[in-house]
Amino acid sequence: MYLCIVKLEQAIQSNKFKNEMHKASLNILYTAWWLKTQMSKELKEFGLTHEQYNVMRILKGKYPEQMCVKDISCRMIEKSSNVPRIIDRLVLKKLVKRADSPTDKRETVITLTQAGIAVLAASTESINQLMEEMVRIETSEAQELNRLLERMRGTEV
Amino acid sequence: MYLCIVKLEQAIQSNKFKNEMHKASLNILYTAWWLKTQMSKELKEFGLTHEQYNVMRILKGKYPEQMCVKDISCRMIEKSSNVPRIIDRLVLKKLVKRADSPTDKRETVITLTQAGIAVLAASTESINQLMEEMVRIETSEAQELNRLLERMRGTEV
DNA sequence: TTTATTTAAGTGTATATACATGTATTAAAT
DNA sequence: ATTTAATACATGTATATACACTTAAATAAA
Repeated sequence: MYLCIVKLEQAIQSNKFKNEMHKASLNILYTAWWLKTQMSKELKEFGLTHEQYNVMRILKGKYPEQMCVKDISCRMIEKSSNVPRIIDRLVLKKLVKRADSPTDKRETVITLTQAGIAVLAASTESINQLMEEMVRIETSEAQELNRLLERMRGTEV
Repeated sequence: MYLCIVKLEQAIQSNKFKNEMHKASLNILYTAWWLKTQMSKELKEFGLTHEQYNVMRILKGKYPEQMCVKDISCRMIEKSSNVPRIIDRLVLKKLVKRADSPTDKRETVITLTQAGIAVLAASTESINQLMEEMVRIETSEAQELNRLLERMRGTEV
């Protein structure tokens, strides 16, 4: 079986950590990069970037309702994403449609096209399968991971 | 006390997760973004980006030895970082020096300048303090977090 | 020794991130 | 009602990411 680099010490060629917390921070950053890289590789088959996929997933959550840009923005994982420009590229690929809002002339409203729905369905299938193969922890461990991450971000303030 | 958005469901305005593992993936991506954002805010006071800081930390690890670009690259958390260009910017700010390698003419070797060392020391102080304030978990929990992240990446293959 | 392969770094391009600014429109204040 | 402030989105700029390609130099192969 193919052997991945999994220990953080190997991955970043260092074992000088100030403490366990410092190591955990680097471990989170590295794991996030690892996840994104794997997913992006898969998404490339569909001509999508990770962020374009993310926007499409968000649109799917409300479909067939339209969403305005700010409602998409506040659901993005990376809050500083420039959603208007990500949408520009999806419009060029005819995966989403952009129209003026009837209720507020400042807003534009976005919807998935039929092509968008098809591409999203296929790529999601592919991503889910990747996750199955890639991820090697039990549900109970995932729960504990979620608990610790949220605790780290200050849940119990 | 200031209340952060800490629950993933709040942060991305969604509670439709396929399973705990799917939620954990999003939680890792969000936490990484959160960490990077907080750190970048701090580093901005020193005119540094997160990646420039990362390169300087790596150089510090070997100081006063010089390092070539590929030795820096393989220690980066985000492996696809374009190290030559990050160095370009550090050279412009006179925080590092670049010179031809005496042993291998393909290589360039990089060292921190005295200004670089000073800026790194000050910014590291600032980052460490931020970590103290920001991070709210025990050492034992950090250990468990490290274990779970490495298990997730397939340690026991 | 000459050729071929590999390696190191730099360069180019498209997209994304982070953040500041501009512009139109709506909402609030006077 | 008019002015002011806030909001939604677009646009601009510097940096970073991801990846392909180029060039020069070192190593391996013939």
